[in-house]
Amino acid sequence: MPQTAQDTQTNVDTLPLHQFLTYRLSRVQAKLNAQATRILREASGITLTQWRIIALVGAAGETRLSQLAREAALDKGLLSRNLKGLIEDGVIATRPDESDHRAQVLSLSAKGAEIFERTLPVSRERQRKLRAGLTEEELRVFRRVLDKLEIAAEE
Amino acid sequence: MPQTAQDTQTNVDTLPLHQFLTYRLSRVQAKLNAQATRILREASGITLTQWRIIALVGAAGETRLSQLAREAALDKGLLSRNLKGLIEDGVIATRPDESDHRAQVLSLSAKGAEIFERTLPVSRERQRKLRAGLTEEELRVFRRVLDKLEIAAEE
DNA sequence: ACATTTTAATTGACCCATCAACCATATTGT
DNA sequence: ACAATATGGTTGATGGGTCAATTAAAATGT
Repeated sequence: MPQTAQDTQTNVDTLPLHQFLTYRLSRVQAKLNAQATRILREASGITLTQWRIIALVGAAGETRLSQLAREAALDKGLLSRNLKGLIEDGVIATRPDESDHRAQVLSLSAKGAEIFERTLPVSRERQRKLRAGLTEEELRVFRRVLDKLEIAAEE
Repeated sequence: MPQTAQDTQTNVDTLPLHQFLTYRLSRVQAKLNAQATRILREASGITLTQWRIIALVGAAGETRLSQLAREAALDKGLLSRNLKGLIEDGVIATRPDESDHRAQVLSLSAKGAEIFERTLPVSRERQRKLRAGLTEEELRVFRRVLDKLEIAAEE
């Protein structure tokens, strides 16, 4: 693929066009993830995935793996592995589900609740800062676009 | 953490609030990634990362690993490993950089160019579909919000 | 000129995430 | 009641992605 100035110009026109929505989104997301990971490690020594699970369990009170998977669109395997660690660490408590012997009922232990209470304000504060620069209108449009993209991504 | 109806309501108010920007973004992004991966596999049998690299090299004509890493904010290690495979498969050609003996000059081979030419329209068509549901205004705001979030993520 | 500091690239370690295969228990249809 | 099917959960394989350490070659300062 020899490149003349003209060829290069053509590609410069077309490629970022190709990348703009998708690639741009993935970069921003990577940075947001890195930031969240850093904040959570400093605040509570947990990973982002762990925090999501703790937050979901904390919000649900009592729940089950399969329910989390459905509600939050998280992979079963990912949940299973992470829950195993959280249960070993005494962050999440389990009891058998008497109506379904395949399942376990999940809830926060005292330790888990403590982490939840400590981390939630940190997490909220971060969200607040992320939004601080956005107008209501921008937030509305942003959400609408995300909805549309999500639908378009499913085809 | 026992849950009364009241507690649950409080959490429902606060938690999705916590998750909304970040978590919502990561779900949409996961779906877009899955879609891109599927389309690329069907069209050309390549992965998303491979396509990004091929597209970047195709656009640049001749480039180097470090340049790609800088321009596209991709990890050096990720690039190195992926390039190794692409070079072995004869998709990307290399020649020594005579002005810097640490570096290699990268370009698309004939095979790589063929993949590039075949895949670019598929990729563009996808982008077109993703945007089809968006107005100019929505796109503009969406980009602006991404910019703002990216800046906020760096603090 | 030579020691110091940057930079290009590779590699290893590690965690996240997805997918498919699998086992155990529940549910459903007949 | 029992066979077929669906669901809850675990595990293995694989690839994506980040980070730090390392090696080699340039660039820089004195």
